[in-house]
Amino acid sequence: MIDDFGASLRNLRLKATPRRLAILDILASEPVYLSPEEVWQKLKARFKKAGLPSVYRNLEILAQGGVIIQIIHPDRKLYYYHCRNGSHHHHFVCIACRKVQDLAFCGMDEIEREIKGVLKGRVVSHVLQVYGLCKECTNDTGIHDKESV
Amino acid sequence: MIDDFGASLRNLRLKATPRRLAILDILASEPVYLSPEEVWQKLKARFKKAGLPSVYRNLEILAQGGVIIQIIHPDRKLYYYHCRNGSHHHHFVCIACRKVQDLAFCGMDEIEREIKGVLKGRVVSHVLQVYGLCKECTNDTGIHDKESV
DNA sequence: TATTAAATAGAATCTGTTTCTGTTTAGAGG
DNA sequence: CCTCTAAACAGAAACAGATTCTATTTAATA
Repeated sequence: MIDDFGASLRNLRLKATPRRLAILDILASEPVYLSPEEVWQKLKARFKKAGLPSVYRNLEILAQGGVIIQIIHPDRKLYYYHCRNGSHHHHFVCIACRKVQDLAFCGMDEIEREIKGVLKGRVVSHVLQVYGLCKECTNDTGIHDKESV
Repeated sequence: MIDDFGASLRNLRLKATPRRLAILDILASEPVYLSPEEVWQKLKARFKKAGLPSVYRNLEILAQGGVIIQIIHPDRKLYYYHCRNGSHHHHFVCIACRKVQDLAFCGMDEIEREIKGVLKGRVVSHVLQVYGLCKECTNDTGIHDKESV
């Protein structure tokens, strides 16, 4: 299945500018999360002129539209990931290679039941993210430059 | 049960300085999360001289020692909360009044099983946090100055 | 008490992110 | 195809939360 970025942008009433399409392509080309700065570096390899503020703006707009998603990272910086799976789910983030994988389990039903029943509160949103080593990095000898998480 | 901040600091081989004790007291006095800036404001009410860098340093040290915990917030700023419950658990954060409440359910067993079994990966850490309205704020007419989360 | 490593204040700095201004451009409508 | 306009853009500047640096003070040990 080949992603038609133009179509998804049209659905969101967003102009399909070359830079915007490139940003989407950059994020979709690998299942890893990237920082705005990193996206910018890759974008500048394709366009002589490319502004970092445009990258930030596009990432925000695209995330708002649901085409990409923000990764919650303990370092509190922005990271984005191109997610094909539209339904609600969470991610398993490899702290070695940055690969992001979808999780099937969520567990919010139980938590929502607890909050409603015990705390008498109302759930608005939640974040759940799991960090660890993916299959490849687990089998690795560990000569990676692992990030601390 | 009265917290003996001095004792917990001694356990961590940390000096029980007046400012450090005050920071702990400020955080423990209410079950809400505070930003470093807010802690600083409250600290300055007790000490004529108090540096913001000291607040940051203390919050980091205390969080490292487990005396307080960092709250994961969508705005990606630092927030801290004095948590009495030492065992592993997660939090229900009220987006209206900032109150933090402990959750019993975690759900990581299922997720760990999925990651081990399906993805063949290894879990290192995880974040789970739930945002919503606490009992009091749910019953409210909504005249609060709610934060957007 | 004397000592010393830890903690501190305050200034300066850093870095990721955002705002601002004027210019360019994608895409709708003629 | 052209024309037009709001959206998108580049680049500079600004911003804010967080951190580093240096000299000074202080808690806690001996």
